[in-house]
Parts: sequence; structure tokens; C-alpha cells
Amino acid sequence: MLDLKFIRENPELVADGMRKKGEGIELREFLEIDEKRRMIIQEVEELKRKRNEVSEEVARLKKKREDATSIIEEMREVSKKIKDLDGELSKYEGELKGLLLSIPNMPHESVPVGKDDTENVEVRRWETPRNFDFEAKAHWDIGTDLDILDFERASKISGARFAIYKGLGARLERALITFMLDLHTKEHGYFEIYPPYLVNSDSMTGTGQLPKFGEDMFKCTGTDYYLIPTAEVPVTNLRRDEILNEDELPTYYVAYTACFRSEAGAYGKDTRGLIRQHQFDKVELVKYVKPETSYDELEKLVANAEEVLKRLKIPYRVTLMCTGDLGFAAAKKYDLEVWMPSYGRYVEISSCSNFEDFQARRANIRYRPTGGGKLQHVHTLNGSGLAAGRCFAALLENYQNEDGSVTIPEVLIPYMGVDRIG
RNA sequence: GGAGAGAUGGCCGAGUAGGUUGAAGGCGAUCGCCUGCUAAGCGAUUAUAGGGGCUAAACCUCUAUCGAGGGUUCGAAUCCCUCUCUCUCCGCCA
Repeated sequence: MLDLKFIRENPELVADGMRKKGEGIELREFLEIDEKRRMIIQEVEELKRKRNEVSEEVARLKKKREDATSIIEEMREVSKKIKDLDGELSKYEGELKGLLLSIPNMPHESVPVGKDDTENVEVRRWETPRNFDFEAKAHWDIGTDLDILDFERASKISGARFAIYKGLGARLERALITFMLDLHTKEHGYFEIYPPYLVNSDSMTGTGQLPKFGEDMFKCTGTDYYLIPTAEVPVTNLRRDEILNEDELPTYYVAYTACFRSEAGAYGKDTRGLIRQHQFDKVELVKYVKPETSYDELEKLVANAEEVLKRLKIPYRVTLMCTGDLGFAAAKKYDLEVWMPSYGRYVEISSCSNFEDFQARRANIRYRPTGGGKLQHVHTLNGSGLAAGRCFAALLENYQNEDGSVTIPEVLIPYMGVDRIG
């Protein structure tokens, strides 16, 4: 959510930012409603001031046991008028709030302008993809042949876009998650959170999934609960409506959760394998920081996520999203992409974003500067560190051997107890 | 699921036979004083949001806010209704 005053005073800037993100929202209606709202506020507050004065006068008269019926009579009218105006006002405020919640965040000045993912910018690459001197298999074939993945039975018990991890496959998924959590908590200074997987609509609004992207999520019928699409939602909302002390910043959280996405509108995409599932595991990094440090913190966050792939020794690259591919809430976003032999290209495995105060304003997360001063919104950031399912897939493909077995990366052997599968 | 109790400022905690209570008191914090250092002490300050004034900040002023939403009333933290959450007891249960 942007600051109302900022939009009022810089409509051109905001329109420009929305254009760069590819959003065609018209600000004129917004500004008109804001104008009407302020006029009513002036009128109704004047009446309330009068009412307050007269009420005190009534109290004085009654104390002296004098008659007050005439001014009470008069105030009855005023009160009715106030009620009407208040009703009108809340109508406009509702509309304004609705529009405010649907205006995207502004892109940071360091973000390249572009229309879609074809204009993202590659920032760096790590290691070169391996050359196979045999026919490399896709992870769904490797996993099925080793009997550590079972897609057929998953579709029987649930449906399309689900997977069952079996035996050493289940253990590998768990090993990846534990390895990532250990790395981030023990070496990168993150505090571990294990949050609920079901959250209410206020939380979904706080991080920006609602009101615009309800279709992408699973909602529990007859309740206000949504299955989380990412741990970003419960963890960023952890401090919703709270005031932090400055010395609490920066705060780093890491959380493992399952994630649930309806993948509406993605029917033809990535239909095989683990890449696009309704349920997947992810370790998520979330930061609350002071505004002046948030861009440094973003670089550190990306480096923390990259460290996972470096230790697993899986080739990857980092890309900077252009304005058109930034998404609704982010001001700046990097993606980590792993090399996926079956795709013959790099595939997204992590998304690291700085939301500046966009989420903090929606979720009302502020901090009190030490030594006084006005409350300020914190800046929030998050990034996958990493998506475990896609990591699993990349690992199988990049570590496969000619005989169909899969070598376990060195850092995972302590967690696996074996050095290969198959 | 049944029965009861509760929700007040950054925190703790007063205040309900409706009328200067934005809200006592305490803690914490900030500034100043005192002090060989520390500790203690003394004084002052200390909510948020939204309007309006001001080029703007500072500042001034108004309005709102005592879990949320509605109602009664000239006037509600205080009365009524609905909802949410927390706690206690019972039942059930992983």
C-alpha cells in the first residue's frame, strides 16, 4: 500500500510507476474520491465539534438543575445530520481503501524498465552446467525409476500436480530442508519460526495476496482460512499491528513450511515432475529492517540464498527482474535460477524481494526510533532459501549417474546417512 | 461442544447508578539537574491516525480512537445487541 498523501501529491509519479509495471489503473477516480472524502470530513467534523460543545453545556445546565430541553431538541437534528454524513464518509473511505489496496508498489530506481520476463537482466552466473556423456534423464524419470517419487499414486489419492516422496526420496526432501534451516540459523543469523499453514484474510491482505490474487490460493470453505502460498504470509504478519523498538532491527526470520498454490491459469505449464505442484516445501527468509538499510539487506539476503546452491554445488544464475516482471508488491526483485538439464535452461528456484514499506503499511508494522521521533514503517524483505521441491529436482538431474543412480552432495551426506541413491 | 471471566496508552494497571477521562497511578523511554564512577535521587517531557491552517518543517487547531462492528442517548470506556480473541472449569480429542 502506498501512502495516501504521497499519491495525492505525486499522481504523475505514481501513474508512471504503474505504467512501468504494466498496470493500467486510472488515478482520476481515486483522486476524486479522496477530494469528496476530505470535503465531508471538514463538514462532519465541524458538526461534531459543535455537538461536543453543546453536550458540555447540557452537562453544566443539568448540574445546576436548569432546563436544557431546547438545546437538546436542537442537537437531535445535528446528530441525525452527523449520522448521515458519517455513513456517506465511510462509503467513500471504503472505496478509497479498496483502490489503495489495488495500487501496486512503485519500482525502485535501480530496476530496469521492461515489459515482461524477456527483459530481465542476468546479473551473474555460478559454475558452468555439467556436460553429460550419456543420455541425461529428467528428474521425474530418475525419481520414478529409483522408486523415490510416485506421481501415479499421488494423482490417485489427491489429483494432478501432487507428488509422493518415498524412502530415500522422503529422506532427501527432509535433508534438504534441515540443511537449509541449519545453514541460515547457525551461520546467517536467522531466527527459526514454525508458523500455521492456515491464515486469515487480514494476513493475506497484509502481505498483498488479497484482494487481487485470491484465485491463486486455496480457501477453506465456510471459513476465513486460506492455505498459505508461502511462509512469507504468516512470518511477515507475525508482527502485524505492532510497534518495534529500533534495537530490534534488523530482525531475520527463517521458516520452513509447506506451500499451497492453486496454479489457476497454468494448466499447460510444467505438467510433469516437481516443478509446479499444488503443494511444495520451501524454506523462506524474512527480514524486518530500517528503511535506510533495506537495499543492502536485499543483497545480503540474495547472498544467503545463493550460499545454499554453492554448498550443494548446483550451477545457477541470478537475474534482476525488470519493472514488468516485478509483481505487485515488490520494489526490487532478484531471482535465483538453477540449471535444469531436462529443461535445457535455468529454472527459478528462489525469488528475493524488497517490498520497502509497502507490506509494512498494509500490515501496520512500525518502529519507534530510539531517542524519540515519529513512528516509521519498517521495510520488509523476503526470499526463498530455497524452494525444496525444485531443489530436489535440480539435484537429481545434476547429480545423476549413467547407471541411473544419484550421488548425494557432500554437505547432505550427514543428513542422509548414505552417499548415493540407487 | 457446554458453563463462566475478561479485552483500556510502548508495557503494567485504575476507572462502569452515562456528562472536561486521551484517559489516574506505576514501569519504561527521552531531556535536564545532582553525583569521583556505578547505583540511587530530583525536575520536566512522553499515544496514534485523519482533517484544516502554514510554501514546507517546526508549530497551532479540530475530529476520531478504551478488542471489532452496530444500537440507545443531546452526550457512551461506562447501558444494549452481534462478532473476534484470551483465560478458567467440564466434555471430546492427536
